[in-house]
Amino acid sequence: MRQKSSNEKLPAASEKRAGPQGSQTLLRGLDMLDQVVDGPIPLPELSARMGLTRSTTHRLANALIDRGFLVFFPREGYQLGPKLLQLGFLAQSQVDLIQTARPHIESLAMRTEDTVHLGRLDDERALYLDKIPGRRRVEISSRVGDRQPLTSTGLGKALMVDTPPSEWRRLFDTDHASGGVPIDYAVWEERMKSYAAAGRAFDLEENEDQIRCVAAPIRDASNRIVGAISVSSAAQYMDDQRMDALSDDVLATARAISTDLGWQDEKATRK
Amino acid sequence: MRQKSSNEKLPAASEKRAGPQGSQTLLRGLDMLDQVVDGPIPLPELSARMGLTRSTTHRLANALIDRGFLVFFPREGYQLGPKLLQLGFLAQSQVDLIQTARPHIESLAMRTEDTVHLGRLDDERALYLDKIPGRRRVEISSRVGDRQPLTSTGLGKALMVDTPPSEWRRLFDTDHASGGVPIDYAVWEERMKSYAAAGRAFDLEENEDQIRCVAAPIRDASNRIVGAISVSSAAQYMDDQRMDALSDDVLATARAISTDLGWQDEKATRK
DNA sequence: TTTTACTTTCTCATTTTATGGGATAGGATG
DNA sequence: CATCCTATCCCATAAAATGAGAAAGTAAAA
Repeated sequence: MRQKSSNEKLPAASEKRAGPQGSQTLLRGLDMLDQVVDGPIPLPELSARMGLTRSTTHRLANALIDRGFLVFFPREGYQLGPKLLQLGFLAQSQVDLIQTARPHIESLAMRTEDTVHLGRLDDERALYLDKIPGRRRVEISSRVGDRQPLTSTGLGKALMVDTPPSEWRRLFDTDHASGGVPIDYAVWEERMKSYAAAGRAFDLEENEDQIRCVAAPIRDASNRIVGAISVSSAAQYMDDQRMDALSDDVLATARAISTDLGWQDEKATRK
Repeated sequence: MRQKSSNEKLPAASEKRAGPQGSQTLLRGLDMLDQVVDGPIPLPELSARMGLTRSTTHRLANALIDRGFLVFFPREGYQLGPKLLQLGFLAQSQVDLIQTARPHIESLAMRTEDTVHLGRLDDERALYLDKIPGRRRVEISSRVGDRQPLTSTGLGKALMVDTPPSEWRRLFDTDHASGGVPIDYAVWEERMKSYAAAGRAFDLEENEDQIRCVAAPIRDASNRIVGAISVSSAAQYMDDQRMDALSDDVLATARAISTDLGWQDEKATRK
């Protein structure tokens, strides 16, 4: 059916992923919402983008309007409706970072065989929310519920990658006020710059001797950092080369969790 | 079709608003989202609530899952999915207070024959965003773009009904620092208390001589005040009795705008 | 004003698509 | 190992969705 069905003259854009069958109408309606994400769009263009007739487009759009998923401004077009604001807000309260992240960090721990942590910012510290022990017999002293310094843990630095550099010095000084291993700020700053640029952070035995880790931030729909994950292991298993290799996996996992939280890649936003 | 189609034996709960026809599948799918707003719900209960067979419920739910509108946890049930977080966030950026409020305040102005204003908080002042002149020949000096004091305008006080009383004094003093009509704080505070309790505010010729108004706040999906509307008129048309009567209409209009912004009445939330 | 060029809405015969009964698979729990 | 409940799959039936085209609105042009 679709358009002409005969010779598929449409370029490409019209062919969406098919998905399960037996719910064409529902799927078409849901996909219609995606076509409306950037600004008001009039019916003729909407039906063109959907690859449907005006009739069908109009009928589906009306159903969406009836339930508040779309609104229509005459001579302007369709826009996202108030129901989405409602449901978006409710979904927020249902989504739990720990629960959402679980399957992802479990599989990450499985792949890497190392200990994986999940944490978030709490009062300028990194709060550990969840922990999957690795297969290797490595002692990682952190426990769920602990609050560790931001500037000397991988998790903490990952949570900081969006923090403006003007704040760095203050946070660094706060963390190092109570003694601890003395580190030169200039060195730390240089490393932090590269972490911020790469969107992920390392920890090189700064917080705990012989323990290194790779960490990456988790973001929500508004692109704000709401947590971070890290893979930790003994330095003997974590040479520079492996840390580089791990970066991709950790970043990808963090992105997958972010996506489950409503985040979307900017590059993917505009088709 | 539906159930038995024969004699409508079902009690009531299963019969939803029908809406436009020709999109049953889409409407059922959309309505399914409403059944999932409070916590995980397993398939049998979901199908019961929807008044559908397990087969149909399962198929629709799967389509919603495929597009990310739902997520499923085995042995737990269905929950709202990440797509709703995405779309909710995008909808937020599309929804414009002025445009959304327009039809409502136009109709309010029509009914009351008085001047209606729309405004929001801006730097501890009431910023006037829109204005529908009334039919009566009354001069209202305010103009769109003006920023008026919070504590001496109806609009401003409506924006304040959620502000903790501990802040009141400071705001009051700020507004009255630069001279103006001298008002006793004790009197003002007493009135403000009643406004906060009623969820709407009056202005009794405080800001402008001979001008009285009734105002109410507008809220978004998170129940935060994002704006306010007011009906203003000359004191001769605005005796105490009429202000009382207007309160209902102004409140209802403010609620209608709020609803268009994703707000939902707490009382209506739990069915 | 009337005309023109739209965009939006509605109608209805055709047929594709959704439906739900029931059978199957999967997992807990006792 | 038997039981019980949940989730998934299959398929003939029939109802619901489809789209061509006509009609009704609207805004700008003549």
